[in-house]
Amino acid sequence: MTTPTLRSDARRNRERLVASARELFAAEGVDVPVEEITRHAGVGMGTLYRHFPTKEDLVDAVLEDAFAELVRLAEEAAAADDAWAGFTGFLEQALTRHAANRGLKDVLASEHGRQRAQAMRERIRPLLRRLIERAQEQGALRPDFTAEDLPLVFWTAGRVIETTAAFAPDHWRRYLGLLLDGLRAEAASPLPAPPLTQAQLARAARRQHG
Amino acid sequence: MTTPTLRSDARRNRERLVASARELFAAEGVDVPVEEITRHAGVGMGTLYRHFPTKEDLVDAVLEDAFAELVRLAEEAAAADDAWAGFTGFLEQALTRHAANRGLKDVLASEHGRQRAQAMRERIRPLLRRLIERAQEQGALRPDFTAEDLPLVFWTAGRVIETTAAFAPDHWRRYLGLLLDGLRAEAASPLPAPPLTQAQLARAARRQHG
DNA sequence: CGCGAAACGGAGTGGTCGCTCCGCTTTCTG
DNA sequence: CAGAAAGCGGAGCGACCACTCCGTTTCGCG
Repeated sequence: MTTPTLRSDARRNRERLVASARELFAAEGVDVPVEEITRHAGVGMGTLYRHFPTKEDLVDAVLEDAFAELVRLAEEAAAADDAWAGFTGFLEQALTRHAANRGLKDVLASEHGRQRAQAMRERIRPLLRRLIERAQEQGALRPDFTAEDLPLVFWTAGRVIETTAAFAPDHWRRYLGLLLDGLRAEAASPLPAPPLTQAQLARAARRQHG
Repeated sequence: MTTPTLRSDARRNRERLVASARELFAAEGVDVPVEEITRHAGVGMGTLYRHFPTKEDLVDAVLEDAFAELVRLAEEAAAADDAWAGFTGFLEQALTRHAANRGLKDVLASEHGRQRAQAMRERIRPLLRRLIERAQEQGALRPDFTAEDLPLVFWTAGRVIETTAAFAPDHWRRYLGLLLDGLRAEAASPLPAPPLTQAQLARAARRQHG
């Protein structure tokens, strides 16, 4: 983390790039062409690529705050006395962010991220694992649900958001409602297949998109 | 439906194209480059485009049988005495086809299809609508579920299939199990958002992918 | 068999994208 | 205030895609 004292114009341009990218990624997703980002920032392509070796590095940098907020949400959820409320509240809050930020959804749904995205996942994982266990001990969450099933919720809700957010911005809440009714302990009937292993999850990560 | 008596080589090449496309679409999805299809069929690009004005027309022609099979499945489901069994059985059977045929999943999830895909949808729709009503009258399916919620099931299950089919070909069944447990009448708690209108569904159709 | 029409094939077009290269400009130091 | 170093910009590259165009080949009728 050396900060090699950027020249003033360099620092200004870097900030403009991050600001433009943040805006465009949130509104249109991470697939906006880099050329559009540089045009919006009023700089050239060369400037972008001197600051960020690849587009993915830019994505990772831009979404740093959003990742931090998700970590904070997970910490709050983990602290809830009512573990079911913490669990459902986390899903609602996290998905609200997904719906408001297409770029965040793209990165989380596809696990495309770089270091920062991975770091966030690793901070969140144990918090949610504990939360799931507690919700099961409290008799609220079905006992056959595992932490490895959680990505399923985000992948599928992400699809609903992609499909409906443009004209029914809250529709994913209906989907989440249906799904959560299936996650309650009282609703559980035997499942026909085991959860994914962690190795399989890692493969799934690589499989999304590119 | 005029059949203008194709020359023998033309007919043979057309069949080869359809056979190659069927194989490649099923295995790799509709995004296989057309050049790969023509190479596999042993013909030139020109030959493909004389028979099918666009790639989408080829897709539509290739999947005709798969569409017909889905219609048949819906008819069988609609005839079931136990409407819940018919409903869940249809979902299982239809998703089994999705999992076995990436191209079918691509077209159905994204409503990309041409005439034949649309025709299939219009034949299936009233059958499933009746089935849903009957399952609700029999007290099995939650009463706030509507026919307009069904695409949600296919969109989301499609995502699970995309993500996991390569290494856990049955994992979508676990997802479907969780979701179905939320669709039973006993599991229902109030939903926070109304179903999509048909106009919104039409917009969602256009929104997927391209 | 011969000839016109039908069909063929594949290089080429135009579009998109992430990314690079290098001649030019700006900043900052002594 | 001058010169070196740091930074800049954007045309161009290469990869990929669906699709077209036209000189060549094949078919099948008379």
